[in-house]
Amino acid sequence: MPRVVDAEQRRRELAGAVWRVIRRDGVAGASVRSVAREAGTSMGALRHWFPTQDALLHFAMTLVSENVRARIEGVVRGGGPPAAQVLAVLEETLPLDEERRAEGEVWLALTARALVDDELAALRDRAAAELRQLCALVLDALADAGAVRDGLDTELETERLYAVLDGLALHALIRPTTLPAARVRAVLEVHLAGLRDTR
Amino acid sequence: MPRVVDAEQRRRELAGAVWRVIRRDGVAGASVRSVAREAGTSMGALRHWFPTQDALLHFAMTLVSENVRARIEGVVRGGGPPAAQVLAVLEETLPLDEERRAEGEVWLALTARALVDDELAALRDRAAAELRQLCALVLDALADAGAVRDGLDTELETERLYAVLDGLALHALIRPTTLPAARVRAVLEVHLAGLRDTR
DNA sequence: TCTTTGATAGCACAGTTGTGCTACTTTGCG
DNA sequence: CGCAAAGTAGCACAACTGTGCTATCAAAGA
Repeated sequence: MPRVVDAEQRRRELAGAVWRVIRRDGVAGASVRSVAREAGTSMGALRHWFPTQDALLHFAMTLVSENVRARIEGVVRGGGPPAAQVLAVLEETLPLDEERRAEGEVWLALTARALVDDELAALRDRAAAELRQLCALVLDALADAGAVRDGLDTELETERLYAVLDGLALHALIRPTTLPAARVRAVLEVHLAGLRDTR
Repeated sequence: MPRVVDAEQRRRELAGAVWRVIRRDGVAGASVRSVAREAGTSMGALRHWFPTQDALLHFAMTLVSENVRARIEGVVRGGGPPAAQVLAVLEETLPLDEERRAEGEVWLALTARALVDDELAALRDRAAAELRQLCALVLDALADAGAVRDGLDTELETERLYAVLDGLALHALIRPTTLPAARVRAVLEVHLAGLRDTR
C-alpha cells in the first residue's frame, strides 16, 4: 500500500469519517467498525492511527475547535471595519451553513458525552475558555471603536455575550427552520447594538 | 407481590433510576440491565412498564419538562411583585442546585441523542417551544409593569432572552465552578435591566 | 376457594461492541 | 535485490446489548 505522505492528513481523513457517522447515527453509532466502514478501510488500519476508540473521538473533538479557530483567524486576517469584523468573527462560531452545522452537531454530541468522559471534558473546557476569551476580545474591540457605552460590567457582559452566542448556536442547531440564519444574525446585531447608548 | 397503587408513580420511580444512571454513566450507559439494577428490580419488571428502551428514555425526557413546568406554576401561584416573580420563573429553568442540575444533565444528554432519534426530537421541540413561549410571556409581563422601553422588536427580544437563558443553562452546567449560581443570576438581572431605558 | 389479572423474574437468542493479536501487503532505503 | 518498516486486513475473544418469551408469584374478584 502507498505510504501516506502526511500522517496528520490521514488522521484527519479518518476523523472526517467519524464526523459523518456521528451526524448520521449519533455518537452511539460511532463504533470502530462503522467508522472503518465509512472511511472505506479496516478495523486494523483504524487502530493503527488511533490506539483506542476514545482517542478517535477526542481527535474528532479537537478538530471542531481547530476548524473554528482557523476560520476566525482567517476573518481577522481579512481585515475590514471593526463592527463588521466583530459580527463576522462571532458568526463563525454559529451553525449557519452546512459545514458549520456539521461541526455543531458533533460538538453537541461530544459535549453531552463529556459529562461522563473526563478527557473529553478537558477538551471541551479548553474550547469553552477560548470562546469566552473571544467574547472578551470582541467587547474590547467594540469599546476601542467607541461602540460600547460607559458603566458596563465587562466581566458580566462577557458572560452575557457568551451565553447569547452559545444559546443561539444551540437553537440554530435544533430548530433550523423556525430560526433561520438571517434571524440569528438579527438577534446578534440587536445584542451588539444594545451595548451602546440607547436613544 | 404487592400490587402497585399508582401505575404512574411506579413509572416515575423507574424513570428516576434512568436519571441516576444517565448522570453516572451517560446515555450510553443507560442499558435495560443497568437501569433495572439501579432500580433494584429485574429486566422483566422494567419491560412490563416500558415495552422498549426508547419508551423508557422518552418518558425520562418528558419528566424533565414536566418538573420544570410544575415548578414554574408553583412560582406563579406563589405570587409576589412582578419583577421578582419574573426572575424566579426564569431561574427555575436553570441548573442552579443539585436537583435542577440533574435535570440539566439529563436534558443535555437526551437533547444530543435527539439529533438521531425522531421521537425524542419531537419531545425536545415541544419543550423548546414551551420555553420560548415562556420568554414571550415574561417580556409581556415586564411590558405591562412598565419595565420595558418602547421600540423594541418583541419577537427578536424573545429570541434573545431565550438564547441567554439556554446559554446560561449550558454554561452553568459545564462550568459550575467558574460560573456559580450568583453569577448566573447577576447576568440574568443585567439582561432584564437592559430592557428598560438606560440612563 | 378457585380463577383471573397485575407484576416480577430471568433465561435464550442473535447481534454488536472494543480491543488484542497475527498475518499479510506495499513501500522506501541500502 | 533484499530487508526493515509502515500500513492494512480481519479473525478471536469475552463482554455486553435489546427484546422475545416463559415461568412464577401475589393479590383481587367471584
